Amino acid sequence: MKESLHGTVAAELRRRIRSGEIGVGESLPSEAELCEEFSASRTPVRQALAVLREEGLIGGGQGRRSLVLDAVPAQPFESFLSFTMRAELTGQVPGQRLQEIALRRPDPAVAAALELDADAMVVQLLRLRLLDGRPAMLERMTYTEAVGRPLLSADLDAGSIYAVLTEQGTDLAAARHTFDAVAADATDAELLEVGVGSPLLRERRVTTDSQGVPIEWSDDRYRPDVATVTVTNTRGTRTARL
Amino acid sequence: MKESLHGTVAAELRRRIRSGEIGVGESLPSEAELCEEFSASRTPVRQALAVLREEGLIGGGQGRRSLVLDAVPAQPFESFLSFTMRAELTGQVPGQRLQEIALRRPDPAVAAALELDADAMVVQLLRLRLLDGRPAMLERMTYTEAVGRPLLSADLDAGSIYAVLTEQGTDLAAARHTFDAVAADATDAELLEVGVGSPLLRERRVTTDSQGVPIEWSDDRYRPDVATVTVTNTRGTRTARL
DNA sequence: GTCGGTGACTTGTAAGTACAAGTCATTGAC
DNA sequence: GTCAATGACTTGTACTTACAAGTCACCGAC
Repeated sequence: MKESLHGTVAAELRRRIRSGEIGVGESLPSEAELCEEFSASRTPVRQALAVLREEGLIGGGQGRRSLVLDAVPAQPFESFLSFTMRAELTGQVPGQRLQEIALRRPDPAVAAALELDADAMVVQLLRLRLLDGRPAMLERMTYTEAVGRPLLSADLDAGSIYAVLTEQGTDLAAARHTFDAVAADATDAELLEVGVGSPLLRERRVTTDSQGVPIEWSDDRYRPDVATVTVTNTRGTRTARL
Repeated sequence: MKESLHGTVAAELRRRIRSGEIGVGESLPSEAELCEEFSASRTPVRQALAVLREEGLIGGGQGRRSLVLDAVPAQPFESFLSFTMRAELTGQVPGQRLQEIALRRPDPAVAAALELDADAMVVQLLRLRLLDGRPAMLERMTYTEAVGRPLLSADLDAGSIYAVLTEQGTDLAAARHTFDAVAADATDAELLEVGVGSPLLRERRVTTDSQGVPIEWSDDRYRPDVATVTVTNTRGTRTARL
């Protein structure tokens, strides 16, 4: 699956950083040492370092060895459409387990977020997301009935929900994310394997189509030691570090 | 200012895309053509393309020419609002109370984030932010000594830190925000008036100048029942590769 | 001891070469 | 006419060499 040399180098360094083998504040081996260790030339080594730098794991500059800045890989915000893509970017193995899918009447808060009548039906999913086999995030998604119906008959443990939706022509154009922190409730605690009351990062999201009509409402809860959310905003222009 | 070859190539291509000279959906010249045009080898040309790809301007894949996906880079700086602006938007009265300002040696993780030596001095502030008189957020900010010194003599309960910094010519060009959740420690609990261990939304931020040199490091903790962070992203259909 | 310079080490940039792998239009067989 | 194979073109990956530029520790002059 991951055959490229720079991919393996990046994955291995990511593993060392995540495992604490190389701690925050410490410096990486020099490029020359990495070349020797992986029997590679500087090109793939530098490609790997460029990827880690883009992920915010390492920093540094000319003449200095690269420093470890953070141990938890950041999730680039632009790829909010796909948890799977984010995982592959950071070299982790994504997994998912659908806990529940239901057609029901939503509670009033959700109905309001989707701009629906109180008696409208919605499709709701409860899905656990895994990284390297460990629970990382719990999704509670709600779709309007028209949009969500096809999901009831799809094989959701295998494919992505977004693939099903885009396949049938649903366009997801804009999203509004709200972040806060909550204490894990009983369901969260059991599925994410944390204690009841332990802090979770919550992302609530309303996704709309290009006309601004709400399509999806989601309540995602992240284990903060496994996944974080990162937003980068830039006013200037970046320079390449390859 | 911009001396590197790949920087020149990237800037020129960015200009053509932004000006519409190469429209969205059209394809860029091949790498070979760009090499000839700029009298460069493939290395800097590919570095330039990698930067544009990272900015979301272009996409494509092996065997195909790069396609223009978008005319403007993602995430304008303005989409992130300051605490004060957010407060005014929601009609609440913002307040602040400086708890502490100090010149000290940072702990290693912070030093690494600011790319400083372990024995460098920094200016650290601990500031409580209020909404309608109630504790809402606790900021722990760290500045490099050169940048932060003027803060020691400024009246920080009245004016904004940002104002002091821009006044003295510090340019803040880009920021990287990472969100997760933490349990309140003793200090958090006392100042934010919550129980120890209750969940808080944490935003860690590194702000850099236009050269990419880190200026500010911040650890902000929000009471989730009083303040949340919202991000809107309106990116079109970007189903392309990374 | 302090200061400043030297030199080894490290990363940044860029040239060139080679081959692998994917795309696409043309071509030729059926 | 349709379909599959071919081959030109293009990007992906990787190795090599070379030099520029920044960092840092050591060492000698003072």
